[in-house]
Amino acid sequence: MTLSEEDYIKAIYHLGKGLDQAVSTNSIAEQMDTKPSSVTDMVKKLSEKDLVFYKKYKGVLLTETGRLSALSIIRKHRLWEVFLVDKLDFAWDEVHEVAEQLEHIKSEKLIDKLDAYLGNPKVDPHGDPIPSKDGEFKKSVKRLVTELPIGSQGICVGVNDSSVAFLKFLDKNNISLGDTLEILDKEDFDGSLSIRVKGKEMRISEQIGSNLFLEVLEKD
Amino acid sequence: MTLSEEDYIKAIYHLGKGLDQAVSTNSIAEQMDTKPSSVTDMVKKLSEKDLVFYKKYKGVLLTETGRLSALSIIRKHRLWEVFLVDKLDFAWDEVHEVAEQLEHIKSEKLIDKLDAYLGNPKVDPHGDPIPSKDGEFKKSVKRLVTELPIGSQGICVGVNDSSVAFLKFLDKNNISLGDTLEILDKEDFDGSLSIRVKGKEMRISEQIGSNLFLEVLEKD
DNA sequence: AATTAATTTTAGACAAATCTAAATATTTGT
DNA sequence: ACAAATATTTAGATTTGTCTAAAATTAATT
Repeated sequence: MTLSEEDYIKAIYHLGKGLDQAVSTNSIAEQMDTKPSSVTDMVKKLSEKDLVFYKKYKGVLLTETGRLSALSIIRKHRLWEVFLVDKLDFAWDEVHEVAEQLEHIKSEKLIDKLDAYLGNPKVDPHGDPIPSKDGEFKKSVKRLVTELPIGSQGICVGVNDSSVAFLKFLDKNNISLGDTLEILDKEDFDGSLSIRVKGKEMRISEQIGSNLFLEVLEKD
Repeated sequence: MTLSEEDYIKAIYHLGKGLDQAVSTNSIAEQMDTKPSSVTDMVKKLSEKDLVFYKKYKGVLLTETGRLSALSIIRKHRLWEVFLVDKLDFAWDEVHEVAEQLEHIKSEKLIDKLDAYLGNPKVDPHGDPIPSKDGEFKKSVKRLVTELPIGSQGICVGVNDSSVAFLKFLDKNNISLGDTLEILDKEDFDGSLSIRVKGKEMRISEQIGSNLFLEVLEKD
C-alpha cells in the first residue's frame, strides 16, 4: 500500500465514522485538499485492490480489509502520538503533523515493540482510543470531571471556563491538556474530588471539576 | 527535498567517503539498485538545486550544501538506530531497514528531542559516529579490546574467534554486539582487563580481549 | 415533471521518477 | 594512436498521482 493510498483509506474511514454509509467523492476531496477527479481515480484503484466498495456516482465504503487497514494506520498514528508526548515531551497539540509522517513507517515489529515500550496504552494524548493489533477498540466520549463515577480515568482535553484564574489553577497544579487524570474519591458534603494526575494525588473543588473535560473510554 | 533525492544524496556521500573525488554514474546506479540513465536524470536535478557539482561524463561531487544534507540524513538514521536498540530492544543487525524509513521523517524538533532523550549519543549501535546538528563528527576505527588504552570506550562490533566457546562466554556474560564497552583497568601481571558493559563491571582475560573488536572514535 | 443546480466522472495533459534502446563519449589494450 | 570495450548520456516510453475542462449523472426547486 502506497503512502497516498494509506492517506485515502484513513480519510474514508474518518468520514465514514464507523457508520455503514457511503462517503461522497466531494467530501473526500475536501478532507484531503485535492480535486474530486483525483479522488475518482484513486477510488477506482482502491476498489481494484478490494479495499473499498465503489459504484459510480454512489460514493465509496470501506471493505472489511479496508477497515482493518485504516485501523492499523490509526493505531500507528496514535501510538506515535503517545511516544511523542510521554517520552519526548511534546505538547499534545504539537504532535499531529509528525505522527502523520510516522504512521506510514512499515514494520510490524516496530509497532509491537513501541506498544510494549509505552505500556500498551489504550488512548492517545487527545483521549482517542488506540485500536488493538486486531482492530478492536472502545469508543470514547467527552465528559466533565464531575459527571464521572469514582474510579474513572480519562485524558484532560478541554475546559469549560477559560478564565485566566482557572487556567492559572491548572498550571499551578501542573495539570496540562493531554494528561491522564484518575478520579479517586468524591466528598458528598461539598462535592470536592480527590484525583491523581502524573502520579500525584490532589484534591479539587466541585467548581474546578465542573469546568474540566475528560475524554473517557465507554464501558462495554 | 524528496525522499528519492535524499536517497541519492546519501548514496553519493557514502561512495565519496569524504574524499574530494568525483563519484561515477555507474557506481551510484549499482549502490542504489537502479539504472545509470536514471542516475543521470536525477543528478541533473540535484545539480539544478546546487546539491552536487556535475559535469557530463565526469561524475558527481557533493557541494557543501549537499554534504550537510547528507550528514543531516545520516544523523537521523543513526539516532533512530540508537533508539531502536537502546529503547525498543532491537538487535543491532535488525535496525537498518527501519532506520532507512525513519531517517526521512521531517521535523527538526523531533530530532532535537530524540537526541536529548537518548542522552546525546556520539555513536550508533554499529559504532559509527553520529554527526552533530551542524555536521561535525569524529571518524571511528575498529580495534581489538587489548589494543586500546585504559579509559577507552567503544561499541562491540565483531569477534576474531567465532568458536562456540567464545560466543557462549559473551552470551553468558550478557555481552552482545552493539553494546557499549568501557575499559576500566588493565592488570600488568596477566594482561587481564576490567571492563564495564551495560553498567555492569567485570573482569576478562587477555585472551577474551584479544578476540573482541570494538569500534572506537578517533581522538582529535 | 421539467429545468436548474450541484456532484461526479471522463478525457486528456502534466510532473516526478523510472526504464529500454540507441547514440555518444571515454578509457583501455595493443 | 587506433580499435575495442566500457561508461555515460539522450530520446522516447511508462507508471503514479495529480490537474483542468468538458461531459454525464443525480439532486433540488419551482
